Amino acid sequence: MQSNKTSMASNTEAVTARLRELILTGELPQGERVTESGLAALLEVSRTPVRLALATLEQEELVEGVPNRGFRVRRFTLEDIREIIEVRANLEGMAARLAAENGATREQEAVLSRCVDEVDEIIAEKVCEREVFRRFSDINIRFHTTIAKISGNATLQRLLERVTTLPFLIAPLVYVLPDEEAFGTIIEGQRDHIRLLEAIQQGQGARAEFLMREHALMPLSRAALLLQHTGAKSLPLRQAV
Amino acid sequence: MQSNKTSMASNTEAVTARLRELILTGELPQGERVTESGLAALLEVSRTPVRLALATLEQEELVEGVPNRGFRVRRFTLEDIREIIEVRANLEGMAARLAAENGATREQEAVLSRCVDEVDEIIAEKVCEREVFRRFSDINIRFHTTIAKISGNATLQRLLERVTTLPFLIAPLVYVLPDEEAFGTIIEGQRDHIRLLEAIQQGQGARAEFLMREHALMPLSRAALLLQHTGAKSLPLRQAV
DNA sequence: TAGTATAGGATTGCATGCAATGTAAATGAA
DNA sequence: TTCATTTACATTGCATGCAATCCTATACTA
Repeated sequence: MQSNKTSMASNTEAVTARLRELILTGELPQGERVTESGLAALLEVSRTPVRLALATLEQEELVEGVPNRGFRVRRFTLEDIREIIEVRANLEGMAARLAAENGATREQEAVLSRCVDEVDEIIAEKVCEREVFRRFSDINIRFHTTIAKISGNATLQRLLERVTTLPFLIAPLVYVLPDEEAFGTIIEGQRDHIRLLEAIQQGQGARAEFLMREHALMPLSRAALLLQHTGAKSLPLRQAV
Repeated sequence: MQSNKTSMASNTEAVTARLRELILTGELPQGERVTESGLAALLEVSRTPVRLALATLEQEELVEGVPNRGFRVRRFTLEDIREIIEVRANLEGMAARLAAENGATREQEAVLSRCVDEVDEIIAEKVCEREVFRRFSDINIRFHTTIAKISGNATLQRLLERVTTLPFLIAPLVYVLPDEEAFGTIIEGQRDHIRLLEAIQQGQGARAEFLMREHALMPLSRAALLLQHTGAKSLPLRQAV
């Protein structure tokens, strides 16, 4: 029975993306056992694309396969998150160093400058609204991915994507903090960004590396804060925005 | 038609391992286009496990999928190799730093010491045979994976495995160098290992990190040498041992 | 002759059937 | 009542058929 739904590019990719979303938003709870057939029914596709998708997500470590019993949504403890963030900090540091050593093109440098300027505007407006935090998050992501690009190392870029899609790139956690505190993290982050930009412009590789390492560790303290505030055991990977 | 061959644990895993092997040893040449059906016929299985295996290998970046035209064995240029080695050097450096900071257990430290001792023996024997290089390679791998373990960061360990299975962990390239030169790299590497062990024992994180970074870059110059010696365009990923 | 259109072939992408495997429950014996 | 054995069920793992898609080659027209 060929389903006559709105046909889309690739079913498997769609299923993979959808499942990833379900996991990251917590709609599939951490630790939950999932079966091919169950997901297939849920997503209204056959088992085949689900199977492929699960294989992919297993490599991404979002699900873990138990030998002959299917899969389970991975559970992320604060410890797991800490490890991932520390690795990411190291890789981001490397990217910053390479960026400083290689030097950015005029356009790339312009992108970074604009990021700083736009955040300056946000800070000047002094408005603590959800919408503002979302804007900041976008800018922030742009800043970091641009540096990764400037590094010129494709492998590094890929690995960074991997450890970045997982737990909250930088910002989303601010949503659960009191507005004032959250706004404070924006200001703090902006200071780091300004210094980073300077280091990259002046070709100061080591300085850029260590500034970035420190900067990328910020979410760690926020994760701990989150646990205090909510009293939860396992961490939501991403806040619905 | 249920094939009545010698049944084995999991077919998909076996196929994945076999394909990985075929690619790393160059039996499937870099750049070669591969089809599900072709590989299925070659390995005498159906297309299903091959499909799964290819999905896995795509994530490992050993093959790249062209949209609707199946897959192609990835081509590794010297540039690609350089990027991977540099990322690996960074991650290994991080592992060394964490190892020094956390401190090793008594057993772990013993494993590292034994590695150093065994290589000392090899050097003392002054025999330049293939068998000796293979022994060294094993010891070397043990040394590095042990440090990764000591780091205590599981994510880091996983990422290291990933960038390590790919291009020649450390030693295999010595096979294509003149024996004397190759033996020289063993001696050189041993000096690094001794210092690393010392740094880790004394909890000198920064020193361990930078020693390891430098140490892990050694294969890079060897790769360049290899290109000179053979005049080849793309690099063999692993030498059949 | 060159360019376009069409037909054929090759290959993927997906659905589904079937067997193997492992788990849990139920029944029987001590 | 408790433990062992067997049976039934749930679930994966694999094979294969079929349709959709893309590439290529050939033929036809300008």
